[in-house]
Amino acid sequence: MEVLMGHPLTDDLGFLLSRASGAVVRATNTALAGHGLRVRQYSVLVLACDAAEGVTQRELADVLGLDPSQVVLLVDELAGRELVERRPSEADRRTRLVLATAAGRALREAAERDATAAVEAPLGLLADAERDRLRDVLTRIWTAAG
Amino acid sequence: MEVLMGHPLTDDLGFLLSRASGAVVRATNTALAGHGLRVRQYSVLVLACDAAEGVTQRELADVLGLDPSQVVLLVDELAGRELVERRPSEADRRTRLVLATAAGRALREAAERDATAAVEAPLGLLADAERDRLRDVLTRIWTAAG
DNA sequence: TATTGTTATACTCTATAACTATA
DNA sequence: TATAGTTATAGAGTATAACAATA
Repeated sequence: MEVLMGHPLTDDLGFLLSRASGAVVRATNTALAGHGLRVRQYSVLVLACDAAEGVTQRELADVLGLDPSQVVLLVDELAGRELVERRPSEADRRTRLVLATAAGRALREAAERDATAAVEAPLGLLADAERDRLRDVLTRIWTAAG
Repeated sequence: MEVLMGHPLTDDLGFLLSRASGAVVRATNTALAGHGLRVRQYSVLVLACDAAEGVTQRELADVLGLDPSQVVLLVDELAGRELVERRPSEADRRTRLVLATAAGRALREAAERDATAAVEAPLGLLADAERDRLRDVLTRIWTAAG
């Protein structure tokens, strides 16, 4: 492996980003597996839980950076397990609000604890200030790409 | 979308990491498409080009964070287009060294220019010092996850 | 005309297991 | 026994296009 140290590729931010992201997602998925969730389903569940009035699927797609057609499937899956439900919006009959059920909220709490703990393996040695900076930089990358 | 601003999920480093990574990979893939490459094939090509003595597939798997079985397919693809070739190692007859051909080197140069330019959209507003810090942090995340 | 949600489809990526040939 | 490479397969993620209902 000696020949590959300090290589241009291993200095490439895109490469480093996807490799680090993959590692963290893998760790999170492992932690969520016991709850029958994966990161994408979990993300939808969390957003539904925290939106008192419900979230539209369009909003979910925008925040998560997914195509609306993918959101349909994720919500289908969660709804099938009765972790969320779709409720027609009164203001706009095209939209359907996604809301968490009591079971969904309970599962989210348990899953969140495990997910948070698991991510400490790859992220544990980052100081609070570094986390804040990383958060800021990643958000700016996302915004600039939008 | 108002209800989702400053939300716990959008502060989660794992979530931010995968969203930012996705954006950069998407931009890179778009830039590489004209060369008939995607990031993974491109990464293998770059590493093969820069290893004068060739790289083993095991080394590629370790650096890229991929399973060896995935590397086989990536190298097959590049070899099929005669961008790299497999040469048996004299030291260890189990290993096969991957080396870039002249065509592979030429394609890498052209592809690298486009990929670098494309990534400036999402990463352009990061100052040099920020890039260095980000590089460092992402490398540490990968190392800690290893 | 534009937007929300939906269905369908094809392709890429990821994860595993099992096998071979060499060490 | 362990390692490098290979084959095969299934599941998850991504990317598009087209459509109905509603705005």
